[in-house]
Amino acid sequence: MSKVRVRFAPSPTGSTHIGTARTALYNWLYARKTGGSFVLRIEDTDKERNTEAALQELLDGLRWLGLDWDEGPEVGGDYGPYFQSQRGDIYQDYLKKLKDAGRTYEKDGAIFFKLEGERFTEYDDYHKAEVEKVESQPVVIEDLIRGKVTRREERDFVIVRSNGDPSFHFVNVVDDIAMGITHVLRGEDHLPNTSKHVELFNAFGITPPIYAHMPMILKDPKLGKGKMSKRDKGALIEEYKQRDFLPEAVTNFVALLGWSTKDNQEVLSIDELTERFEIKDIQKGGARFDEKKMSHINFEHMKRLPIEKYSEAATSALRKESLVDDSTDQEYLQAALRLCQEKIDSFENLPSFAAFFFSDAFAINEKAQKKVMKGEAVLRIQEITPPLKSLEEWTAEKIEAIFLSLAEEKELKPFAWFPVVRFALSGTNSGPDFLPMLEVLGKERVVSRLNTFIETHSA
RNA sequence: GCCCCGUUCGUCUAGCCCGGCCUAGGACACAUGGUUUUCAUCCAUGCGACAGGGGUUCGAAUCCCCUACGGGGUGCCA
Repeated sequence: MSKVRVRFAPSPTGSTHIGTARTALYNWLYARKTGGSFVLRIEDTDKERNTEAALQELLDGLRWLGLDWDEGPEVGGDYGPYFQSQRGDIYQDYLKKLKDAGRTYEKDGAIFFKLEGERFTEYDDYHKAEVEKVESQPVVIEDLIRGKVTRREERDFVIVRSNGDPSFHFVNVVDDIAMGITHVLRGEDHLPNTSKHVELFNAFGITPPIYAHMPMILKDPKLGKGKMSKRDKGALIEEYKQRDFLPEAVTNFVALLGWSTKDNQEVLSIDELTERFEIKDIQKGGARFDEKKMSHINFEHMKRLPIEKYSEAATSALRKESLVDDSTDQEYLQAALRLCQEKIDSFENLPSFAAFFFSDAFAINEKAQKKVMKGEAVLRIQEITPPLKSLEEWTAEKIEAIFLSLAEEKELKPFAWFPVVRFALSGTNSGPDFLPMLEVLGKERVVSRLNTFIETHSA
């Protein structure tokens, strides 16, 4: 069997959408799994809608996701150029082949591909006019996901527009031939196009590649009907990047939209994905995007990160809010983050969750304040501050002992102090595990914040 | 209108190809309880689906047909 060559052929007309990313991912996974080549080809034949910025965003997005290409822009390859806008000569050559074979004709300044078969005219309800149709032979597509699909093309179609630009169907097929593409893995929206493409392959006398049409990603039903569009919340991969989602979580989640392993495992690294990926295991029905599940997968990946990696990603989120900088003590930073890692489910929420570790000017949660400040709150802090202040060995265990003995002395539960102290130290009633949090904050910070609390609340 | 594709818990899905092991499994979400030392974590339990109708068969989520619903296409967009 010849070497697998797959391609991802986006047209850079705007932001990169999650469905586009999935197409890229599946192609990439298949190439990596089979030891084949992943080709990136830019379909920029629509000059008005293509921008340099969109192209850059696309390339950045792929790299961020970890999808490197073996051939394509910025890396080159033996089948270039990889921009359709630069492949004019190739298209001319192939056009000539069709002309010579008598499979083209000109009409209204455009060049049409001529189907084979009896011709007749018929009223078409969609076009609301009499149109010419062809009694052509049906085309059978052996789709890896859907099995046999039979479809008949019944109208000639444009391959070169009247402005001289070759059309999508034509360049797509020509490039797949010229680039030696063996497998075409694309969205179901291309399924009806495939009969056109197969007609073209046949006209060139070339065996078509193996097709696999994957299901569409549909909108969250709450957001409406139909396939997910760029304007839908959560649709853009750029958004995940900005929100400090982990790229491996995004690829993991996106891979699960329409595909699954057979072993009930969901949280998978990109290597594990590669190992398990099978085209035949792709689902036929459309998948709906669910941001809650996306967040969950992200959290699972966050928890699995080694602390050095976690702290790298966390630091980037913390820096945005100016909570840490180069002068932040690394040991302290990591100790604090270790406590956050098991609790907080997204990097975008990390700054507000962890701010009190890095600044005395943390926000006061009013709801927590109301809840905590009932009763003898200030007295509780006054009671606990002196013994903490004189504690020599500042460890979670010793701190606990202080609370326990004070509780015994006052005949109260330790719970009488915990929430108030937490509030005095962090401005809220939830956060990392309590005792470890005190240990990490350190005696100096703890005592000073407790004192501040007493001062401001005992008027 | 016509053509193509699809339809298992609210959502992602396993099972379907090779009918019985399915009183349909897992995950997210949700609900309740626990973690009597906090908590957005963690643990436990619960809720919850084979679109409908006909066949075939001893037996169907699994095979066949019809209907309904959903999606895509029907462009000198890609």
